[in-house]
Order: sequence, then C-alpha cells, then structure tokens
Amino acid sequence: MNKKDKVVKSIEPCSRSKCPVSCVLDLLGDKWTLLLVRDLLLGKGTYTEFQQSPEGIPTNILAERLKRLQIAEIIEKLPYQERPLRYRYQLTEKGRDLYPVLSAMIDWGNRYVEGTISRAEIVALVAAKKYT
Amino acid sequence: MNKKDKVVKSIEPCSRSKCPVSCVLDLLGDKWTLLLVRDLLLGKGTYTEFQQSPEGIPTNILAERLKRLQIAEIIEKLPYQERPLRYRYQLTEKGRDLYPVLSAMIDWGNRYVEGTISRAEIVALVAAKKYT
DNA sequence: CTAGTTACTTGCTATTTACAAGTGACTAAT
DNA sequence: ATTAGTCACTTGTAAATAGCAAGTAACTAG
Repeated sequence: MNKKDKVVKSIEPCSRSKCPVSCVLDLLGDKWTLLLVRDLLLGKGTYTEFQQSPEGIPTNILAERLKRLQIAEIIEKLPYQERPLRYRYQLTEKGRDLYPVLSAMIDWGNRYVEGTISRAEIVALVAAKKYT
Repeated sequence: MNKKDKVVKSIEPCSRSKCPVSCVLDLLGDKWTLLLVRDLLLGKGTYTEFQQSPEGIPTNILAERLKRLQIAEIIEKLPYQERPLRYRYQLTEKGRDLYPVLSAMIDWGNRYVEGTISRAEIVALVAAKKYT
C-alpha cells in the first residue's frame, strides 16, 4: 500500500455488533464528533467557526471528522458564495435528528456535572450572537 | 515519578469548556463507556458478564472504565456474596439517569443505521435471558 | 495439592490524538 | 505586479490511548 493513503476510512458502523448503541458509538463515539453536531445545531457552519469553539479542536481532527460526517451523510457541504468560492457545512435530516441525543446529554450534564452552563444560557448566548 | 503510577486519572470534566455536551463527552465520549452503561441497564453486573458482551471489550480497558465510572459515581461496586467474596457493579441514580441518552441513541440507530436490532428485540432478548 | 474460576494486571505493539508548522487557492491593497 | 491576508485544509512528529496476549492473585472444589 502506498504512503499517500490518507483516505478517511468510512468506519463501517455495526462492525462490533448489531446493537444500535454500539453502532451509534462506532459513528459518533469520541470526544469531538458530537461537539461538531452541537455547533451545527447552534448555527455554525464554516471551518473557522468550528475552530473557534471554546474546546479548541485540532485542525487535522476537525478536517477528518467533517469528512467522516459527510460520508455518513450526517452533514453536507454546500457552496454559499462565489468569488471566492466558499462552502459551509450543514446538517442533513439524519444529522438534525441527533438533537434528542444532544438534548438528553445537556439535561444530564446540567443535573450532574457541576458548573455546566444551562440549556437556557446556551439558547440566550446563541440569540445574543455571543456564542463562540 | 514511580513506575507504579497506574492510577486512573479521574478526568476532570469541564476541562475543555463549561458546555454540558463537552463535559458529558469528557466523561463518556469514547467507544466503550456507554456500552457498559447499556449492559448495566440491561441487568449485567459482573466483570465476566461485561466481557461476554458481543462487542468484546479488551480486559484492560474494561478494568479502567469501571474505575473511572466509579470515580464519577455513575456506578458502585457492591458485594453480592461471601465465600468466595464477589462483587457486582451497579448503576447509581446518576448512572440510571443516563437512560434517556441511551434511549435517544437507540431510536436514532434504529432509524438510520441499517441492520441494527430494534428496541423491542433488545427487550425481548433480555426477557428471554438470551442477551449476551 | 491440583485444577478451575473470577477479576484483574502487565508488557508490548499499533492506532489515534495533539500540537505546530506549512501549503494552495483566492482576494484586496499598494 | 507584487505583497499581504484569509480560509480551508495537509503534513510531520511526539505523546497518549487502544488492542491483544499472557500472566497473576485470591479463592474454592475435588
């Protein structure tokens, strides 16, 4: 095999078992992927917007995760301007339907992890365009 | 520092930001941890029961995750017999309250990942004690 | 006293992550 | 026309984590 094999392997879900939890974790089970889904749900869409989120995702990981999410058809990349041609990422229906998962995480985090900002605060920050 | 420093670092949640999603992922964002929570919700509790789950968790990872979940007070280890003394792990209230997260994942997985077994099938397998 | 079971631990290799720096396409300013 | 700047990545490398096989400790039953 060649050196230049930096192809993102599409990570066959259900490689470990047919359990839906296991399959979902094959796709989304890491520290960064659902943070991108969160950003997208909150209205972010460009590479630099993702980079600016407070967690500070490394750029190689960002690029790799965006590719995997596209392959999984959770997001799609669409041009939003010409001259210069620029793209933004957005959730597909499949991606938007991850909202209940995020929502359950927010509730649990707010209840059990001290110091987390509340759902209301998140919404307010987004409304005030102070979300970074 | 000594060689014998195999202490499980308690992974400070909120190390990256105060966002609840980020904090929850600090705790549970990997391919194995929520699978253990699933097993516990389905009634498993011993080390070998976890090992026998179809995904085949490596034993060092199993031991490490169990320690982290105890530190996070998501599970507790309780003796269930003497001679020989044996322990089983069980969810705390904090742990049981992760059910909505798992539930949302099951729904999404059933809808979007082809070939996953349905929630009904999981429940049936558990009822028939055929869940491994 | 030997074999078996349970619950891990250790050693080693392979894969993944993190961080810093670099690249290429394009545009706007001098 | 050259230079500087922005955006969206890519590359290189070190460090951390995962995966696999084997080993160990405590106990018990035969």
